[in-house]
Amino acid sequence: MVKSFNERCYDLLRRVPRGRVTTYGEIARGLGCSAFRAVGNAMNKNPYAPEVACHRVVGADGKIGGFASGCEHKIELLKMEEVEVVDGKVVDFEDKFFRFRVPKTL
DNA sequence: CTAATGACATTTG
DNA sequence: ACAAATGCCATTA
Repeated sequence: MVKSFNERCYDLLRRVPRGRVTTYGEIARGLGCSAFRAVGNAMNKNPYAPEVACHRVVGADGKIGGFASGCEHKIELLKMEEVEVVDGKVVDFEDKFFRFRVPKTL
């Protein structure tokens, strides 16, 4: 059996170093698709937690979005990773935004 | 297989 | 800028 979509999401999430954040769309894009919805679904289930750092995943606008254990807790975890969060949004989000190896036209 | 859902993203009013 | 509506893809019931 090939790795399911969720496993691939977690695999990319594992590549995200501490102090960095990524978005659902980037993860889906890294998988070669645009299933940002499916990515969020995988995080919510998170059968691989806490091995995966699902708290490092935020919205396209750097917004926290939500968290299975409470968005507040997610912010606390991010602050623990040197990631400042204000008004439910990541500070310098684009600066801390971790991009995967996406074969884009550049 | 069909229907419903979801921690999103994008476009329009 | 914000709210609502629509699109999107995969998973689960």
